[in-house]
Amino acid sequence: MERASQLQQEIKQRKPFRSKKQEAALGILRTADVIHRRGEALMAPHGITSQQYNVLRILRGAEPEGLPTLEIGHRLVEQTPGITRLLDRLEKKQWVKRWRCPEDRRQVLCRISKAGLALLERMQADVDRSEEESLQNFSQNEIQALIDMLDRARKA
Amino acid sequence: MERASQLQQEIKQRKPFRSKKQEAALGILRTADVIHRRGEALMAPHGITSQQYNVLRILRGAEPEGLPTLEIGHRLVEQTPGITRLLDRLEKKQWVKRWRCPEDRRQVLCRISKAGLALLERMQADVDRSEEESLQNFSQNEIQALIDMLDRARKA
DNA sequence: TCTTTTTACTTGACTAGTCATCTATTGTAG
DNA sequence: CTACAATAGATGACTAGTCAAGTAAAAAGA
Repeated sequence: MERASQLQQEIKQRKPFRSKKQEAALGILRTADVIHRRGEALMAPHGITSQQYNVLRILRGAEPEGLPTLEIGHRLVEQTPGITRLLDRLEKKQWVKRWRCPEDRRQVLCRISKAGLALLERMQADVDRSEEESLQNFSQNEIQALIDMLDRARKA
Repeated sequence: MERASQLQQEIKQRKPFRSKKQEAALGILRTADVIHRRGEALMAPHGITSQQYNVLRILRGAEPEGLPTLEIGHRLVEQTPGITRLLDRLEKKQWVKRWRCPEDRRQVLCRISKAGLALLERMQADVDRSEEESLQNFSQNEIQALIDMLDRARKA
């Protein structure tokens, strides 16, 4: 007579999972949700969402040339329309600048602004700390095993 | 000279991660995204989203009494306004019924309809198969280790 | 060179999730 | 019993992500 798993309790499910793989998959989804919420909670006081923060970080990494809209989208795994409007909001808040690329007028190049860089600077310490705290009590071996398993799951 | 990790390549990042924990945390987020997309792709042909499907499954588990609105929300970890509107859409599609609870007129009780049950029935086989395929090539030991680590990460 | 295709977005219409606010009840303390 | 607090939801306003179309510019083909 097994005890109900922790996840099973969390979602108040009566029946046990049909399989361990199913439980693990749901565990990944719920854990991602928790990590995501922690991230949002950290960002909110700065008036930015985690996705906007990710875009700014990508753009900082692409300084000083900047990047075309869709290239940012590819790095975020997001579909086009979303990234366009996300950039609209970042531009409205003056954290990014956009202009038509003169060499290829279909593209719109994006660069992070001074204000955007300053924002990232202000958030840096908080973010660094928080990104690790979810896996605080894990050994190096465990972390590596986790990384490897997740890589395999994504490839499947 | 280490090779760039797989995840680092996936997101086309130049700099290596500041820490393995950070890489693992991002790995969880990206893997969840992949699993989620596979789920949506499976649901879409049936005219339902994965979140709507989850609600229907919760309601099936609560037959024949049904559940009040917020209780469904708690099991989904979702905030109130979202679940209310999600149920609006499910009701419009005739997959759930809702009515005021006579004992406590603040509550709105929800039950899955016959059509909703039939839908779940039709989807069952596909869903069962898909929920396991992301972790197809994992041993029982690996799966258990993964589940345990994810549990710990959520508790942290 | 002129037409066709492809590429890079943009716009419109949804689903979804969040916060803040508001309403209807119920529960509770005087 | 009545005023006040707590609970269950609904509504409005955003951010975000998805698909389906539409536009403009560049690239390819005849």
